[in-house]
Amino acid sequence: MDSTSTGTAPNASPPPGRRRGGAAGTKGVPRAEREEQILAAALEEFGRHGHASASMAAIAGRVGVTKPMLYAYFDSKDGLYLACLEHIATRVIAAIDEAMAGGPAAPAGEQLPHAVLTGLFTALEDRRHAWFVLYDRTLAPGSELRLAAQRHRGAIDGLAASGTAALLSGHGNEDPLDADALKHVWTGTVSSLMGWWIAHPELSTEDMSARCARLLTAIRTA
Amino acid sequence: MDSTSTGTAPNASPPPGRRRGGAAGTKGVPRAEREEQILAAALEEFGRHGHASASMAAIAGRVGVTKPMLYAYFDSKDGLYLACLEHIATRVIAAIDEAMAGGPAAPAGEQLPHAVLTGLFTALEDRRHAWFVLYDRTLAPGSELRLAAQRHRGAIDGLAASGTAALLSGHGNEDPLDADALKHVWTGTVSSLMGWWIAHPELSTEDMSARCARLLTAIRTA
DNA sequence: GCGATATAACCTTTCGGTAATTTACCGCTT
DNA sequence: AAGCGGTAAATTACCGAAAGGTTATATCGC
Repeated sequence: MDSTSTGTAPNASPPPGRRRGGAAGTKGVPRAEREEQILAAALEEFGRHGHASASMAAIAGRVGVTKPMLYAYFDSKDGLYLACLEHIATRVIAAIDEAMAGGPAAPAGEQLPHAVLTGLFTALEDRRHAWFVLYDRTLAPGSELRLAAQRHRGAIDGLAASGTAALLSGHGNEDPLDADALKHVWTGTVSSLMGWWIAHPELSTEDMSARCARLLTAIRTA
Repeated sequence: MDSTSTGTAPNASPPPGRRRGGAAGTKGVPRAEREEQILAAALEEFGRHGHASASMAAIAGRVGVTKPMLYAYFDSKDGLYLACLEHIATRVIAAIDEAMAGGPAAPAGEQLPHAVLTGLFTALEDRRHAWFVLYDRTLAPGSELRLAAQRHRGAIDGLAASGTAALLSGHGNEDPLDADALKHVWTGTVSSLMGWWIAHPELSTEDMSARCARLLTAIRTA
């Protein structure tokens, strides 16, 4: 056995039993299903270790498959990373959109941050590491990857822009750089909380939501 | 020429002129001076790209020497990284200590965060990337490096502990986990601001300090 | 010449990526 | 019902480049 191709499935489900709903002339796991599995494993590995430190063999091993499968479904390591970016960005933006539109009543300006946080915690509960795929500082400076990550972060920042600008202009501050910096601090705060949650896996989404409510009020009325 | 040993100095100072204050029987640059140069270059490279993506050859090339020099002064890549951790942690802790002890008058609780930020901006003005050596998320989970980084971050957190705990208990909140999370958010905020400053190299330390003052008041009286 | 500084050239491992081959399921024909 | 070929899914075994690390050698000031 090649040492770069990790051994038999440590994680895969179908060792003896066989398929149910595949297309004509097929064995193994159907394409769409495998694609999801690979994407989930890649999000975990890339989020945990960063692009450079994550290895294709490790991702394959997590799925219970060998490397060539990854290249059959996604063209390259960078291609897989791009797919991860798209996936997590879509998920994050959907969560924020939903939180801002607010189910029954749209949250007012003051409690909007808490609604967004709760939405993100809910959406990423089982994928906490994936958040950091968007915020990997180790991507090569000129690379397509970094540009793509920047683009997606920009889309997310756009949703935060109205909130931060409103907060500042409420204090007579119209400096666009101030608003930009505050956006950056806000997404950084989300990163901090996600990182802290990873270090405390036993805490539920509800616990995190309540905790953030306490922290936000404490900070605001300092 | 070996492609892994980068060519002649793209950055080093002494092409023609020779030394002045070296020890007995020496050519080139004296040991202590080279050590500083290497450390500075390593802080920059590690901070920019992370541990995994930074290469020893690139660090050597930045100094204007070849790889074996790095191994002569520091034993290994990890050894060099550990030295970087010590260096930047010492610098950061000194800056925070000084800001908290406050020159003429110790800053009150409310403006302490701003004093700390200003101290950090001043201390890291010419080494902005170095901050991220302490906060590299891509370090291997079980490694000595990650433990060392955690240890140093813990020392820094210790300085923030009194402030965050005081803020929360002022609101009747004595939950130790809340205090821990708030510490994490605080250091994350510093990271965010340092990252934003890197993206805006033209801004002075004073500008950043004033900007943060504005942001802090805006946040607090939301 | 002696010792400190420095380098060229090399070794080894890891990892992204690929070509050739195999396995197993399906439907169609006999 | 038995067999047969087609096709999707998957694996084994390999290549080449990049990077960490080492050895043996050269240079320069005292």
